[in-house]
Amino acid sequence: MATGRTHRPATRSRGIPEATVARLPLYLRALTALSERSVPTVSSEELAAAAGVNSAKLRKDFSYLGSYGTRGVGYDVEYLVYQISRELGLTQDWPVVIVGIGNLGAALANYGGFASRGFRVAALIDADPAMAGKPVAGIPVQHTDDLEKIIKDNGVSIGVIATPAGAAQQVCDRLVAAGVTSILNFAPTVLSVPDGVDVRKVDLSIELQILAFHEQRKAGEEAEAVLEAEAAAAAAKETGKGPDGDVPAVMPA
Amino acid sequence: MATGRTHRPATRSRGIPEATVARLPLYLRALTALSERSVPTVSSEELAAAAGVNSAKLRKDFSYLGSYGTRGVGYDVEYLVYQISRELGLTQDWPVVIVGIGNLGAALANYGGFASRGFRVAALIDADPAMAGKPVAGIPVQHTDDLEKIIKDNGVSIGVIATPAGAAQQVCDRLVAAGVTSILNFAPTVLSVPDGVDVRKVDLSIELQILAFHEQRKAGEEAEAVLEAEAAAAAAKETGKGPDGDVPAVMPA
DNA sequence: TAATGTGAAGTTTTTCACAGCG
DNA sequence: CGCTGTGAAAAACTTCACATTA
Repeated sequence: MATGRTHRPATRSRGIPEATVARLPLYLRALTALSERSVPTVSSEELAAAAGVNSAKLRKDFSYLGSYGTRGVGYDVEYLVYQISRELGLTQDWPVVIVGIGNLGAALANYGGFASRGFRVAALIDADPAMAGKPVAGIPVQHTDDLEKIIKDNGVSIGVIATPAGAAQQVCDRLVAAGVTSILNFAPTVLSVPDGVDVRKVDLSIELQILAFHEQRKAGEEAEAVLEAEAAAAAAKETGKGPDGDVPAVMPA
Repeated sequence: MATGRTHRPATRSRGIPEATVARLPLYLRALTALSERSVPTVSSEELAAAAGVNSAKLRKDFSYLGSYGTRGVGYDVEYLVYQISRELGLTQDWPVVIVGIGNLGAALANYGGFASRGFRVAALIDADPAMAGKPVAGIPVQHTDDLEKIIKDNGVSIGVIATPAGAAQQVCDRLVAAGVTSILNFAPTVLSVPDGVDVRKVDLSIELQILAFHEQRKAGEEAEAVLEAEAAAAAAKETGKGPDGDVPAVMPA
């Protein structure tokens, strides 16, 4: 889902598959919950259930990080929390700026999940002069004019764009020019960035559209199921044989 | 990224790959923009660029929908908009409810991208009695007590959960019991749902963590690059041969 | 003995490359 | 000729199943 063509193409690095990286935060969340309940160890089966994946996948994922488990026992919760945090780079502090303090930007500024994971909202930036100085989530909003200075003064390398679509590319360009190399984009636009800059996007409307697709298909299947049931009933009448576990098998030509 | 174990396992339906479905909204957005600029046709190359994918992938994706292009010319914008909309089920009206009208819920209620895509915010629901009756985005907030009735009266099949993590599963259960079969979850929890219910999740903190992983790796690579450059320089001094296109090849043991 | 770690098999997704068609 | 549509190859990802080991 990340856009920017990224990282060295083939050279071996520690090569953790992207799909695995995307699941590490999930495992981390589940592990953190266990840690808070002072659970000392957990099996792949249990942890997988808590994270909503299957256990083979989880074990394979962990195998890319190293051998952190104990056969016959499971994984040490605290140790795993540390290892995954380190792998994700969460043992360091990441100052982020949020640009565009509308409804969504404000929601993000107030979102607790950031602070708890090593992310610190270093600044809020908006183009509306009327917003300047107003505190949101306890942080005063600053004006876009100072964007470059803010980035540099705070050593920000991660930027969050929550502006309207029309402003997103321009904001993105300025962020990148000022030194930001990772961008989380909430604006419904494709951002173009130079090589070496990562973009991830979150598009609320896209998620709903994907749900709608499946929803529609469910409706279609229901209708189909009725037809199949009717066909099966008819067949049963015909042959005197009731329906059983087998699929009705409507073979297409 | 969808969680719920979904749909018939193997039976052939119209079998559009999930990865393709996830990109259709992207294409649709790009096409809509072209349509607004009254562009009549577009090539796979152009459209792919606008959507941020490569053209082979786009053509393959479209091939699952049918043959909607014209060789030597490209795709008719309006026609494709219609076909994709239909495929995604956006030609019908989808009433959605948003549960949890905090910062994020309010942002979602105000988000313009919904209405423009066939999604209609049918109701806003919150557990705080003080919120009841207050209008958000012009829609009065209703109390959780009436959730079931609201779902049924409005024929809602898609629910958005924007509550705190602690309340999410309970809200989810009630939504499902009331007949909702697709859920977009913003709460940082794994929801468990019965078969036949789709869940997609959006986790802001997870996206940032993935960015942090790559950001960290960039920092590592920079250091590595410096070392490699130094090594190359040293080698050049040694042999009198300048560095060329080949990889420095630091073979591990 | 219970549960990890992992080759190997299976599946899905992406990319290639070009035949075919307007 | 230019661009689509698509088999076939390649790559990425998931699942299986079991040898291995604390």
